[in-house]
Amino acid sequence: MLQLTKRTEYGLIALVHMVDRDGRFVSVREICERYPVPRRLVAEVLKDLCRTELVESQRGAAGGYALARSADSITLGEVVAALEGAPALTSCEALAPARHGECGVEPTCPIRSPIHKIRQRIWHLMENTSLRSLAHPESVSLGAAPPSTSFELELASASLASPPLR
Amino acid sequence: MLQLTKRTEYGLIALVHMVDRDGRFVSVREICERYPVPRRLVAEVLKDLCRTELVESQRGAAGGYALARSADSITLGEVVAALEGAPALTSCEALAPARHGECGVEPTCPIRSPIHKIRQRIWHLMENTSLRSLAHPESVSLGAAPPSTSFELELASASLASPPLR
DNA sequence: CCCAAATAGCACTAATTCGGTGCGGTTTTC
DNA sequence: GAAAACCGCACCGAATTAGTGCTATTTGGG
Repeated sequence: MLQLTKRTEYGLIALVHMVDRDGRFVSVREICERYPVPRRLVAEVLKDLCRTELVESQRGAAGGYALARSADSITLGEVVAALEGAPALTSCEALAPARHGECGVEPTCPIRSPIHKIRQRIWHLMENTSLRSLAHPESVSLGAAPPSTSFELELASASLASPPLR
Repeated sequence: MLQLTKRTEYGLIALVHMVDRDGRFVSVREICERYPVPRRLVAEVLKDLCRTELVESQRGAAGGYALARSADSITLGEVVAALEGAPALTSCEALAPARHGECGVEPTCPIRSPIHKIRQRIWHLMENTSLRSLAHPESVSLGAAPPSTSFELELASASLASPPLR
């Protein structure tokens, strides 16, 4: 349904919370005392993030989780991929690698290639969104251009790619 | 799961097929003879697209469906909105208008605003993708800049918005 | 004039996914 | 050695999605 799952939502809440705890280990209990989120589910999500090595864990009484890398280098794309798999915008895309490279609608499937482009653009967007920018949007350095130009650039490129005339 | 539904996939197949049938009415049978898609489901989807006035229908023996507007003015965003509702990237967003404007995780919810931005960017992308560009990507006029610069512009803007340092 | 072909509408079932939990085990600190 | 925390896996109920049944209505052609 083109919507992020609760798992991803809880994962992002936890991760963003960790951004401000640089290095220190944060327990699931601490997160759940701060936000009204189901404890067990958040724990399950953090375990997944640990398996994909986005966070590190420390067991024992004073244990918890901490970011495995800097908040600048962790991307939204990585989090989503870890918690709900790489986004395949259609089943077409999802089945392609699993099968023989065909999707059943091939060879006459007229939307495979275009949808693929959309998928890649969304993916690019998420890969270029850092965890830090989610936690503190205003604190992110913006490289060569001032913030105000960013949005216009984005719109410009989108229009260039496929301008609706309406 | 950040994935378009089958309904949307079938809808796009049908719509793209209609792009090449400018004005003429296309029956569900014709679409299903061309692509291996479930007839009844495609019919159901086209009925929805007719209700949202993206296509026009003609009943009777020589009836079928045709685009209600030009392929340039119909956007991917409209199709998705018609077939699976406006995309809310988190339940947070989805519940906000339904409830009291709060999402339960408020007021300490740390991801509401950032996720909102992501949602809007994806939405922008889809609103700026025309049906014609899906059907014939190469035939779309690209405005002021040559095609080759489009992709770089897109990447540049994404990086500007939130550059991961990895 | 009547039949075939097509859309219109609505309800319904089966399968998949998602949100959430149970339970026992291991590690660490105090 | 007890409490607190993570580890792993399986399981259930609810919601969403994919797909179908059935009947009515409209239109064109023999």
